[in-house]
Amino acid sequence: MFRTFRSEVEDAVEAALAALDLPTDDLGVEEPPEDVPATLASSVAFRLAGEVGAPPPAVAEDVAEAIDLDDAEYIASVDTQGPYVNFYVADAYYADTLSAGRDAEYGALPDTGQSVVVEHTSANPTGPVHVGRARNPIFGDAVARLLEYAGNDVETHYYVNDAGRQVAVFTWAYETFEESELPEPERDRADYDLVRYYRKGNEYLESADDEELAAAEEAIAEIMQGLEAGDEETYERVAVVVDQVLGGMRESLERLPAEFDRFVKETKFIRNGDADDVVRRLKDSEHAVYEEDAWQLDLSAFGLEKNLVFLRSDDTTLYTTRDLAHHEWKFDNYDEAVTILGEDHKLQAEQLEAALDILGNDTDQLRQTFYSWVNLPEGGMSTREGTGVDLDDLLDESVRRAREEVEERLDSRIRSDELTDDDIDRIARQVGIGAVRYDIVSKQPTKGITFEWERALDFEAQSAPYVQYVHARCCGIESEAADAGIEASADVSVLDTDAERALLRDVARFPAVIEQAADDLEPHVVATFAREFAETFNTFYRECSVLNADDEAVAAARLGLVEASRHTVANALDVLGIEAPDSM
RNA sequence: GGGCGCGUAGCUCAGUUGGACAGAGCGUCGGACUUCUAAUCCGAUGGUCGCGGGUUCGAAUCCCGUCGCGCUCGCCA
Repeated sequence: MFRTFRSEVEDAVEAALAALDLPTDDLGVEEPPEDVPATLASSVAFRLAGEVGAPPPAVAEDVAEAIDLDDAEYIASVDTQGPYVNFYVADAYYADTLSAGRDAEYGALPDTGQSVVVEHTSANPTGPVHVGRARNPIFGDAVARLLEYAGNDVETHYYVNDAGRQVAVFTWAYETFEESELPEPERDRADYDLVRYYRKGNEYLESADDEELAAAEEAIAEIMQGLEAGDEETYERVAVVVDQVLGGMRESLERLPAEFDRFVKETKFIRNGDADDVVRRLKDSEHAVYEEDAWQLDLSAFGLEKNLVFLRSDDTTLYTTRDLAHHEWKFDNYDEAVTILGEDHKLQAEQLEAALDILGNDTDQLRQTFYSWVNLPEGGMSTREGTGVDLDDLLDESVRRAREEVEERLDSRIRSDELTDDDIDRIARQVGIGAVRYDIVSKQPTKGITFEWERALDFEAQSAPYVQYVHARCCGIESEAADAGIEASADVSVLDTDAERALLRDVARFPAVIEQAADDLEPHVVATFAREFAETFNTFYRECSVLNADDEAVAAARLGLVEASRHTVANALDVLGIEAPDSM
């Protein structure tokens, strides 16, 4: 409703300005502060004061006078407050909000007909997912869900880096070292098992003498050349390692849950010749230079100082070369390609975009968005060095602490329903994992995060459980109301308290929040909305009882509002990938 | 050193297409459970929006400079 109201306001202001022969390039439509009763306002009078030759409040008066509300369905009235023109919503706005909110899909926008591939995580298959990387699947999964809610046909991809040097090192190490030389694995799972070889191999390369090092490097180079040459046996050797480790990593990611429609292997673009094709076409481009025995792109025309090497002197391709072929494949198969990357990939991403342009692609199809690393107070996390907190450990600890909370609260629980052991398991999991996700997804991705246990697992603060609790409360009310034989209505005329109106206004905003968050690829906007919505609901909850309402009509309408609230909060959580518990 | 990002209350963060007194949570202090679940609510406390200039009727938001932190500048990914 808010979106319709906003466009009505924009149309009305534009028409009024046109009628007054004033410029309409900036309508100044904005949301007023909370203590102003209007839903939208225009500050256009400030800018026109000079042109009109009158003080802003007088201009605001003129604009307000000129506004024609005959065609507006949702604008009830217009007035001015100093230099501002304020717009108030009509009853139809509330009525239509309440009806729309009763749809379980509320918040989802109409189909755009656009197909979008969201690539996220794509962590190198070298070992268990650690918390430093975990921002990617949590942020990326939320972006994918958000774009789906915004009406797109979304597919999620994990691009598997199975052709780089690190995989060659890993394969060599796996085939070279004996299990007896390794420490016990931290968990009984393939990624924890195999990462020991990877770490051992890297240690060896750092400490070996010249002769040993040369032999090892030769073995590693042979694997890389084998991949480049399309040698089947080499692919199989590498796949033994990659598929096992990736299988383990997927189990961690599925706990979040972050699931993928496709795992696309980098080697695919070597094997099918696309990477070679990219090399050929780049060599022909006017930006290609051959320096120091390697083929490079001079990207100074794109404002990038560093050359991009796309073919090594030994004729093997580099990650970015293969990624170019990968992106052309995405462009061919999807309308838009969104990629979630760590900030350390920013330069490479700019080079990729420039090179895609050189290859003749429409780079408007590409949107790359970045997040800052999650660090520990003592520094960064590294799979190779084995430093950091594993995602599995974080989730286990969070669920454990959530369970303690649930059990502590059992005694003081007023509600008459008995929680079974299964309920306790479910709540601990929903709350524990939800808290971790919310902690990460609620912050602007560009801001750095220092991981601290206490803060990540604080269930009281602005957190998932606070929002989840609202959903549980809605479910509780609806279940009691059903027992009492109350049937929900959409009769908004009996909902006239401040708390009820405020809640309706927040319900009305939800689709606009989805739209804005999707446009900007910023799921944290939805997280902020969810928290504010929960606040508004809790005030309503305290002041407006459904079961003890003064009369049946009020009870029925409030029940309708509770239902709309439940859909709003459930879908806001769904965008964030957080479960909505029926009871807590 | 060059490029990019970040710097808002004691702490963790919203707010940045320039607009109505800069907002939350945590913390601290004080209130509210015979009332649909108190993982809740209400009140109080708390800010030179890193710092200095500039543009503007108006700047946390834009521009310049400066300081601090992060990332980056490989024939790695």
